Amino acid sequence: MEEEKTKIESAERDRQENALTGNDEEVAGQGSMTSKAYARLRSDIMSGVLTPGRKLKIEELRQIYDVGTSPIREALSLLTSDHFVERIDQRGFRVAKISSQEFDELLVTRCWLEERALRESIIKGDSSWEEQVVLSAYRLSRVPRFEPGDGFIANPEWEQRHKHFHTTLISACGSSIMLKFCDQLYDQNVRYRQLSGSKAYPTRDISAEHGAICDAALARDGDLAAELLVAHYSMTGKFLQYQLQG
Amino acid sequence: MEEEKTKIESAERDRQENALTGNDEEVAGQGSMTSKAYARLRSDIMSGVLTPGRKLKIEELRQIYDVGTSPIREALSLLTSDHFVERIDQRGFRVAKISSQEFDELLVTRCWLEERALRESIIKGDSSWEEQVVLSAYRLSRVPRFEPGDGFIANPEWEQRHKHFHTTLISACGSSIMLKFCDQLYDQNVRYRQLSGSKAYPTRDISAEHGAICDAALARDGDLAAELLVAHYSMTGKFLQYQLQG
DNA sequence: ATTACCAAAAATATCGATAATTTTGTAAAC
DNA sequence: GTTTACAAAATTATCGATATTTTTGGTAAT
Repeated sequence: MEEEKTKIESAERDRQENALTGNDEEVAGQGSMTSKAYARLRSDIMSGVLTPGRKLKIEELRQIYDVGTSPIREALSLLTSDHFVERIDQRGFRVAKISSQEFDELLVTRCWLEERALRESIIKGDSSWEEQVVLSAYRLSRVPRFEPGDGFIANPEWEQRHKHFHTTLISACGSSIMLKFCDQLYDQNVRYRQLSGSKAYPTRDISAEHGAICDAALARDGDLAAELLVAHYSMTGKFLQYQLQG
Repeated sequence: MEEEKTKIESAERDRQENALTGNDEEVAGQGSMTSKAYARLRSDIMSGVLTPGRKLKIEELRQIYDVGTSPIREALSLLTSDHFVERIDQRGFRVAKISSQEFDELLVTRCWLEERALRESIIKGDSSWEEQVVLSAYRLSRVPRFEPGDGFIANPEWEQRHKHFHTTLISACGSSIMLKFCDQLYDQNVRYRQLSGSKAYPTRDISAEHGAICDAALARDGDLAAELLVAHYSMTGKFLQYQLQG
């Protein structure tokens, strides 16, 4: 009796620990069908597997992702609000289109929001925030941007740490609403980056830029940090814009 | 032939004008069951009919709004992204809770975003923008804030024109993403205003404040306009915060 | 009294079928 | 050759039923 209980509790503990360390897709897989469909669709749209403008037929998705219509439709509804999917009443869903103009807007809005959030974070951040900034910057610096080899295959670990670094910088701004907006914009930007499909990357030293932003933030120099951050985003943006049009 | 074409264009123009002036509920009511359920649920949450934290049982809603489970669930999914509804996997939906802390965040985030958007709008706005600002300010000034009588019953016409005025001010900022964020925050704020259920309103002259903001914007004085706008929001916010806590 | 357990009830999530709508393809009319 | 009309096919939106999960309430053990 006791042994049985202990076994169950142990299994439950394992499950929860896995949930904490496992990546989003896996966690979602254990949850509802809707979460599963949402995570997979989102990932496939961000990575470009589902191309912009593509019709998302319910029946087709039902078969690919092996779930019923309800979870698919609910997941698509959620993705609509994330701006990854467009819905037209009575005419179904399609993958959100991309455009050079929208990318412009995305870039400029990101700069507006992140500049403000960073300035506030620098004012309000405590020593714990400082430590998290240092740590996330260090962790980012420890992995290469691309997978070993001559191709420019994105390193998933880098992607994750890069997002974590930028999130940490602004995490002390004092508004979770602001952080949610920035998160949305970040993911939208990742999608554009994936879709630009650039093989040749500019030769500038992204690592050094991250280091400089980190230093300015720790030195509590809001003006400098904001300037460096905006320049960082703008440069990458300009480059992607070029890839997108050319 | 030519006359036919003109008639069609004219009808299309009428239709679009109706869409602009008609309220959301009516427009949505003509669409799908999902849109209908979405609009009605949204309205009932914003107005406070569905109180914060309340469990949203599918079967119950199905009967109240007279639609099937799918449209209800889809509408709730959409409202989740609007932050009007909270979802817990396998445990259904509930009306988003409110808190004094969240209201603080809402207020400060609104100020950050609208200040930036207004400054950009003042820089980029053309003469058409100026005219729209003048017009929306005038229209707002022509209706009383409360229904005639001694109670403080909100005037729906005022609500609509007030939102239109504030939207117009920032409409030339150059980012529809930014405008979408501000719209979301505005509606969240309206919900808090409704829920505070204040009967006594402060005696300050809101009309004069709107006039001053309008003048500063037209004079292209970004610093002054931003200062007035933030003060305008902060004062109303402080007051509501007091109502909410006391 | 408090906790642990289990069965009944309630509620959620999901599915498969049907109704309503849009799209497509074809043939007749101009 | 283009447009119009209309039926067939495809697709979306919606419903009602079922499977799964959580909650509830009562009972026994500590």
